[in-house]
Amino acid sequence: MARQTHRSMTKPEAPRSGPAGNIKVTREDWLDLALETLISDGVEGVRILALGQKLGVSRSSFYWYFESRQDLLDQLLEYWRNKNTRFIIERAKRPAPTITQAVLNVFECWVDTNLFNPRLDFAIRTWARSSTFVHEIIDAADNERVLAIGDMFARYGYSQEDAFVRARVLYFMQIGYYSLEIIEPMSSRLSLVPAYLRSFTGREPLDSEIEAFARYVEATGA
Amino acid sequence: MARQTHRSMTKPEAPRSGPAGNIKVTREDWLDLALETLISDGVEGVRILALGQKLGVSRSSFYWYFESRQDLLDQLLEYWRNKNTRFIIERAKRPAPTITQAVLNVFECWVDTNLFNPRLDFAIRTWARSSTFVHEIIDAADNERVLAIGDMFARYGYSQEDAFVRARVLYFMQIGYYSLEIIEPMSSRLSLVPAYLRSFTGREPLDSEIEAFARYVEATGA
DNA sequence: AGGCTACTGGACATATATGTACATTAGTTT
DNA sequence: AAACTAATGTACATATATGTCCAGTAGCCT
Repeated sequence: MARQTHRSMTKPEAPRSGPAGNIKVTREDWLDLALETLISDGVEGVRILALGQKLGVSRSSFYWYFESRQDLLDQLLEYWRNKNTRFIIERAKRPAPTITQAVLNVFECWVDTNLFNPRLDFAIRTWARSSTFVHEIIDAADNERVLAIGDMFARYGYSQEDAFVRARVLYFMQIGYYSLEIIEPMSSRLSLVPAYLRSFTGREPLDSEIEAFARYVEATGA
Repeated sequence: MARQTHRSMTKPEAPRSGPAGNIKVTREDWLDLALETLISDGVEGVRILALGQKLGVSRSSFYWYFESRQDLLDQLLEYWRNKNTRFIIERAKRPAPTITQAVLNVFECWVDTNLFNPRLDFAIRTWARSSTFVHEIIDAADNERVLAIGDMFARYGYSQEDAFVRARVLYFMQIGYYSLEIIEPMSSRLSLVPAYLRSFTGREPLDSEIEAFARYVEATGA
């Protein structure tokens, strides 16, 4: 069925401007709410009826913009794919004078939800348990991330095996941290950073590195 | 409603013996299948109709043994509570001559599903996202586990802060590892053990310790 | 002004879920 | 053999889900 239309180029902020009339919600409204719901309730919570009620429109609107629920879910997966891995790789590749500084570069992803959205990641991960396709997708992303971090360690003189294991420990530990949904003020998290660095690298971080990281957190807003 | 009966003491292996007649499935059959389903599909998959169909009985049977779906879910949570934390604490408290050996004692939980069932843990963790009650329960368990492991590190001369952080790293890393559902033969996992120990403790493990651990894995199967 | 069209609402069909009411079955007991 | 009763099946009421069909509506365009 070729009923699915591609989003027309409406001006970003125009409330209801566009070629056609009688528009209440846009395709993006559906997508945004679906993403929110995926994050807060999991895939199982992404239900057309519930979304429609929240948007204040009937389900017909949905079936105008999307072919089916599966179509919507595909789009959500694609969104995650294009977003949640990129910055980790980028930060892991960034040159740094010390391994502790290099790890801190990756840490930026863990404290800045613009770079990495842990709740979205968890939602996809849970979803993956019921879909081998999704599982393969996220598996590939996990491998990319770990390999990038492993290369990073290897650049600072760790053996191949130690670099790989330390990458796993750093990355898996963070995934685990998020999966516990710990409620912890940023100040507490920050105070533990030197101990984390010691544990992850086996080296002592410089005070200046810690201070710079604290400034980064401050700047991006906790 | 006091319709809920407690399981009568039938002989463990007797196929269908007991006081009453016309029995097709027992309360335990419902519970076992519900647990399996919780583990493989998550709470959302624990549906009375589906369970009944799998057991080959109508839902009336369920409502004889349980008050409601919530009643069943409460029992599942209670099962987890009485099972999945105990051995971690016990292993973390076990005396050992070195910190590497002490960590290996905890590792036993990660390679022996009789001691710790990671898929059950993950299912409960996912469930916790939609229930503040469940979240509080698992939060308490996580704290218990981390504190026990932290005490373990502290016994080998790590500072309070380092001990706590290393406990977190060890425990969160493992939770993260399980949440990725990595498929890896035990031989590969075993070969990385020394590197994990170096990373977790900052010390070099003894060959004899590694060998003893390998023997443990061999003995328990997998 | 009137048509075009992009979108929406409401009715319908179907599937699956929980929970209740009550008759029925098959062993146990008397 | 008859009564008893724990466990089960069937039927009903209700809620929520997906997806289809088609009539209606509101703004743009000629």
